[in-house]
Amino acid sequence: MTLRIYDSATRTVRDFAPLREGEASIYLCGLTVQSEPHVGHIRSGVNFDVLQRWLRELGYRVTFIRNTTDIDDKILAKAADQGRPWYNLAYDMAGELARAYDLLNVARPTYEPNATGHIPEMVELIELLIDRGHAYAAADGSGDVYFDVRSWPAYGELSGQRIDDMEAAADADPRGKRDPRDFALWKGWKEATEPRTASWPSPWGRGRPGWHIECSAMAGKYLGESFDIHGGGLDLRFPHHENEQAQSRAAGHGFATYWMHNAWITTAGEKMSKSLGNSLLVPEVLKRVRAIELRFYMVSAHYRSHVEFSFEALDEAAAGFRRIENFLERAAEALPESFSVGTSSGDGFLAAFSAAMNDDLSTPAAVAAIHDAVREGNKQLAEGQTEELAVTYAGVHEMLRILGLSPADPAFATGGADQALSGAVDALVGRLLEQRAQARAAKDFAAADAIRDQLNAAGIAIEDTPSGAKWSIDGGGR
RNA sequence: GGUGGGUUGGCCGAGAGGCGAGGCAACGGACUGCAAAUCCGUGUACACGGGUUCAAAUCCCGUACCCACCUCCA
Repeated sequence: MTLRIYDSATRTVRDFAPLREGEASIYLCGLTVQSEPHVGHIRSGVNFDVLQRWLRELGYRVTFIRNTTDIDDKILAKAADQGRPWYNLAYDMAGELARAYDLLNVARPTYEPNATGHIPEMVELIELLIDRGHAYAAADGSGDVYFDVRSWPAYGELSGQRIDDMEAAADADPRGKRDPRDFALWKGWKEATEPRTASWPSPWGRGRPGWHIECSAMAGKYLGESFDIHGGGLDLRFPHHENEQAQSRAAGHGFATYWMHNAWITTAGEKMSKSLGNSLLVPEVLKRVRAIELRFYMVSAHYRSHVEFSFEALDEAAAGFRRIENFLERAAEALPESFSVGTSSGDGFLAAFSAAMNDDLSTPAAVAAIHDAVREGNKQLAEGQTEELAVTYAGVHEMLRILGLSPADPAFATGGADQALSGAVDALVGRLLEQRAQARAAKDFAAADAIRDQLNAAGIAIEDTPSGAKWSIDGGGR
């Protein structure tokens, strides 16, 4: 069975056929590091992390490049407002982003290039475009260089638009443009308003790169003139990706074979956006649920579906995930110690899981396969079918691992402080449970239930199992 | 004006011509001293109006509402 992915350039589902046998190259547009990342930003990271993991699982050698845009108008404006250097703001926000990715178990890409680290590559590409007659230096002496949209007949092919149908941007400054749709490859330094540190030497004078050129230059550098998959958020389709493709192809490159775009997480029906003030920052959300639960929530929806964010839905997802975790814990206790994970070949659930993943990363169906396996495993657990349980347990483990949702993953490990705390609580709760056990043995159920109620009130759930009472922090109360 | 997407049961969320994905919640049953956890069972949902078809949530036409993009937002 081959992987099929939805290619948003052709708007069809296509078999994935890499340019180089056994290899897969991916370029993902990362973020402009101008402020703290919200859950929408992270969704993109998680979605493409799942893609990357699945490709590796299929045996591809994956080269995954995710860039960081660390210079642009907004960064300059915000840094100026905050009275600090733009590079300090970008650096700080890049750090916040990296932390958020780490918390959500988004694997590090092969490389994460910064725009400002690739000025020479961009200048080179711009010169090539000028040579080939697809770009020009503005005649107004601004030092700007523009891409000549009219010189590239295929312009608009990615987003399915025709130049003449496009709404002329009302607020666009025509500056030295030949056509209002021409976009900046290079922006001349505005000495009066912009810091010198945000400018670099070029054949057209000091300046800084336009937004789109960085991706063309960096994708070319790290993945070659042609590569397999280019990804990003839906809003990047136009203009960003359209322009990237126009530039790269006008320069004679093949560029991306497949385009993948993830949909939004919305709040109150609207796109999450910093300017709307409806952003949910990752640390805020993580006060409510654990990182692994947030990742599960994101993976439970298909990457091309809009997700209407709500804490209610998030809590539900977390409850669903706890059921899976609960199974893993109980199964691990029931299985012999000699048992080791990795004997799950032939498991029917894995086949369903794989089929789902191959179908344009249909993670909702993949998650359903996990739930099915958990139900089966719980049954095996109840009936003491240890051998079957071992296979199911390994299968569930495997599926979670592939989705980056393994509770055993170091990214989700609780810190030393948590463990110490948990040890302390265990000692205290253990004494109460002992008293309860004595009361139950003496058939003093009123006293036993009083202890349980007391613990429940403190947010600790009690479960009686054949091997004695167990306690856990009751997440439902959060 | 142009382009694309959406509207599914109490809630979340898949599916894309024919056996009711899955989860959460609820209710009933088993288990339990009672619970919890777990298992079993219970739902006849696809915005609206037409049409095609033996068969439509799925295809076609129309309507309504929502969302996104149209030059620097994942």
